[in-house]
Amino acid sequence: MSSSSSHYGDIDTRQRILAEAWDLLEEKGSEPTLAEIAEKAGVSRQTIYLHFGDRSGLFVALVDYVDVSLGSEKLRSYVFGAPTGVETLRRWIETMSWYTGKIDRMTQVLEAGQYDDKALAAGWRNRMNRRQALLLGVTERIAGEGRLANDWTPAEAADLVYTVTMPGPWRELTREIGWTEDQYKERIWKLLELSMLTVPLEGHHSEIV
Amino acid sequence: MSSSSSHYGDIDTRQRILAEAWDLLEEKGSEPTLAEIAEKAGVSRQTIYLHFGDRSGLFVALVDYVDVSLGSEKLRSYVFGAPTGVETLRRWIETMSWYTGKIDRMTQVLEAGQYDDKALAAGWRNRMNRRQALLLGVTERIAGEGRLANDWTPAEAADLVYTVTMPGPWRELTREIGWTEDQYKERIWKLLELSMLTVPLEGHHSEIV
DNA sequence: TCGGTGGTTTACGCAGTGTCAAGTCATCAT
DNA sequence: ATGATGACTTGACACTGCGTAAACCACCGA
Repeated sequence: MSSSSSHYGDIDTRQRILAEAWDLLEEKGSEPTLAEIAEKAGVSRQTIYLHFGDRSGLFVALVDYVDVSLGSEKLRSYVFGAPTGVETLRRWIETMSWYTGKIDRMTQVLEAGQYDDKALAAGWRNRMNRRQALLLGVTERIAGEGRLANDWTPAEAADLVYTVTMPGPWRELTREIGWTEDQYKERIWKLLELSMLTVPLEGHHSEIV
Repeated sequence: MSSSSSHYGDIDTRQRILAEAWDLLEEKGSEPTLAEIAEKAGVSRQTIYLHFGDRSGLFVALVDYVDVSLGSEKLRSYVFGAPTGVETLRRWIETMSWYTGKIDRMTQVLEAGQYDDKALAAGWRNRMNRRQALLLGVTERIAGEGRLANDWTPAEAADLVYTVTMPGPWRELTREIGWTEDQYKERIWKLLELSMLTVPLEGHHSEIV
């Protein structure tokens, strides 16, 4: 494919388009057009169609690109390498707070487009479904460790954690209401802790403190 | 083109446009164009510009129109006429669950448009700010009645209630994840109750249900 | 030398918003 | 009756942005 010395770009054109699209999305207040992206990437508008089919295709590809370039794999192993389910949950919130902030602009575009764009909706949904499945694993683990309040099934708990830590609420609380990221982490954690977790039992079968 | 008595519409044209826009929004899966709305209202496209200035103007007006026609005043007095702050909160969740469902389609359009439409964003934000202020009153009342867990300030609690009962989470939980409206009401209530409320103390003046 | 790969340019079609100018037609005051 | 006004219409046009098509070009490997 690309490697080093093709006549034009030194790096892969596809990558460059993605990188510039991402850049533009972060910098601009509004949704960039294909023409803008093309120009910034030093490429014709048609080249984008060549690589991604259409507008949705570009943005769907962008999601994966960004995940990779932000090192989501590493984050993932940090979160799921936690010693306990409860700690996993805490790290989840901590990590999501940071990550959601990083990709918030892009998220907004993706969310906005879903309404009339089938392909975009499918791509986004797919991503969110994986996230949900991951969380179910976490709450099941918490339940297995006897730390899930018996007001909740693991599935219910996972759904709520998932929903509360979604981009929408994050954006509202930090961007609009003005919470700092630290406050967000702390308070969301508190919300979930107070409502879903039991106090850890010290010895064997001690009563509630 | 239309009826009989007055030269053109029998009911106020502006109202008719709003009514049909609302109808179309509910029926259609995607965002209706001005041409569609105009046609359905039996009016030329230009008339819309005459009444609302532009597209955003129409949708901003639509929000108020819908509030009125769904009787939001009555709902409001039901919610805020509750005997206690805690009961107010319960009714808030109950009512929002119903109301959010009614206007969900419209909400989606409004939310999607915010990204690149200043006027639309301002209109929506204004609405949500009022809601937030209302909720602060509720949590302050709850605090005044000694029922707010001392993990939270009234402001923090209000922010969280507001965020959790927003259209986004509602849509995700009911439309995507598949909770029924009853489950939504019940579980969101439980989430907030467990994390924010203290058990009522019998000793003092008991004003419980 | 040839063909494929990965781009390029130029051009067009289409939908939808927003604007403008001119025209129709009831109603109301004079 | 006249003429002004307000509400709405028709028709045309500019502009943006997406998507498609066709022809061309430089480089590389066989």
